[in-house]
Amino acid sequence: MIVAMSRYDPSAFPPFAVTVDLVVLTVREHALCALLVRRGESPFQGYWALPGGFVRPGEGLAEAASRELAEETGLRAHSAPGPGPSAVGAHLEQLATYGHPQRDPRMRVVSVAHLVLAPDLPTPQPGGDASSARWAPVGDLLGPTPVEGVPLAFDHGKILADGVERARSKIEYSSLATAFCPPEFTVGELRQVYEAVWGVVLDPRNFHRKVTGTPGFLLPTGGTTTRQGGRPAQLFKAGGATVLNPPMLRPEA
Amino acid sequence: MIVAMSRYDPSAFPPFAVTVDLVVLTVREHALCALLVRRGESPFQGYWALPGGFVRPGEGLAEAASRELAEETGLRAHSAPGPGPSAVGAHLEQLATYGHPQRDPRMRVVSVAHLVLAPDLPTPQPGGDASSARWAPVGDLLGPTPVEGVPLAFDHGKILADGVERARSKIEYSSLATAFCPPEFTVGELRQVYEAVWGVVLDPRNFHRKVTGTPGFLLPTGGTTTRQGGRPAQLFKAGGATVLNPPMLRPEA
DNA sequence: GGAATAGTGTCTCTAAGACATTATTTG
DNA sequence: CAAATAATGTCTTAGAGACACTATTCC
Repeated sequence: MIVAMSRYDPSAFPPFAVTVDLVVLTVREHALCALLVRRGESPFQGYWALPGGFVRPGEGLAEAASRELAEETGLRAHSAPGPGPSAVGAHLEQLATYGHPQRDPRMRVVSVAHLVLAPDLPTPQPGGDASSARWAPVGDLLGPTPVEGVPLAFDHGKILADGVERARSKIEYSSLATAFCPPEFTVGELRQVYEAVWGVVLDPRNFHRKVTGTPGFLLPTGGTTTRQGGRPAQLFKAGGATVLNPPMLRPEA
Repeated sequence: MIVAMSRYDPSAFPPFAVTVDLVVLTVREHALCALLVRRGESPFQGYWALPGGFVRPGEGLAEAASRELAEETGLRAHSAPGPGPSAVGAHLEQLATYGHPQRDPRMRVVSVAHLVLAPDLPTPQPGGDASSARWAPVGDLLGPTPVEGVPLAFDHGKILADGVERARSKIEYSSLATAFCPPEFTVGELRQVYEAVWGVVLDPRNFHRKVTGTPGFLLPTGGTTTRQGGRPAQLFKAGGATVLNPPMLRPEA
């Protein structure tokens, strides 16, 4: 009867497992790349998948995502309302939750996906339970033949696509593109981030005017670098602004 | 040992319950309002809460949200990639997932919150397991003394705040404001929606130019109405466009 | 007629797009 | 020297904000 099946009756709830999956994005060699791990077990044994794992009993969702990220990459992430970018910091935010009844062939698993934006890392050092890990350009992964013709495990292709779309739209109206950059960076390096994430070419002069003219977006550190070649460029760090108004405009088509 | 505690070992997952909670918003009497139900059971007995309930074993997340919405309001919602606005339709989308370990005092409950935008309904007809229901202006709910000085149950105050913020930002760059309107509406009625959701006053002439000048936003039906008084106004229905480019600009401060 | 709302038009100014030009490095 | 990138500047134009004005109803 209905009354006995009360909303939070501990004996009445059906068996669910809750996991976190991570869409970890970075920009390397002018391309937006996602972190993948190879599955060592069934189902989808040998397939590439997003990193992730169980949420532990006493653990929050963002906490579980941070822990998995640290286990698989060594990155220390901070959620949106946290301190400013630090040395090895990355941005972490909740993406969406995926709970189709048959998304895992073995049992009912609800996965809370998270999005991580990280600066370029030396090389994937797979720790934890992944037998191997790699960075893969998302341009390949979102096409018809993800990795050597094999799709990602579970519904991870869809999760990845959602994460990439979130990143592409968020750098329009927020300062999150700086999360892809090292602690100090040049305007040209920031422009290359936008070009890689959006897959477009931007006018360097209009871009420079826009980002340096938006209050709080960039803070000059005083230093300069010639690591991009040519005339020395000013170094900046991320400013306090988190929202860009007016936004960066993504070119059509 | 690690290998035995494999990622999807059915015997290893900790006990989680998964629920959906609904932030149902509408505009009535020039104010943005949220649907609340009064809890008939412990914990938070007698408190106002968001409608919601358990996800059933064979049911998807959006499916569970739709079912709960129908049970509590009689509304038939369609998710984002669905058919166009219908007679008693409402917009439904996933909002975010809340899983703090102590958010429910009795057990570990992960709630996948959904956002519903609905046209003004005659009156709340509480069906299902809610002992009573009401529309409450969100201006009151987001302040320091939500309902007669009593906060909402669980973390529903935070969920509501996130839902309202999502609605406020989404009507900037999408055509979703039409989800608050009846099937046919005037430009003035649409403007009142924006004014209620944002809590601002907009210039009727600039607003008219903007919405009628955005291709695909509004489709004239040919009819007119004088239900707002004054000169007869053209009636429109929602057009095919879902994204507004350039967006509606929310006034500062 | 007066009051209300609908709809059109005009002016100004911000800011984006499309360029040119100069500055400063490395090879 | 040439080549590369950085940084600043100019012109044009789309579009938002701030208004005035006319149109059509109800009372």
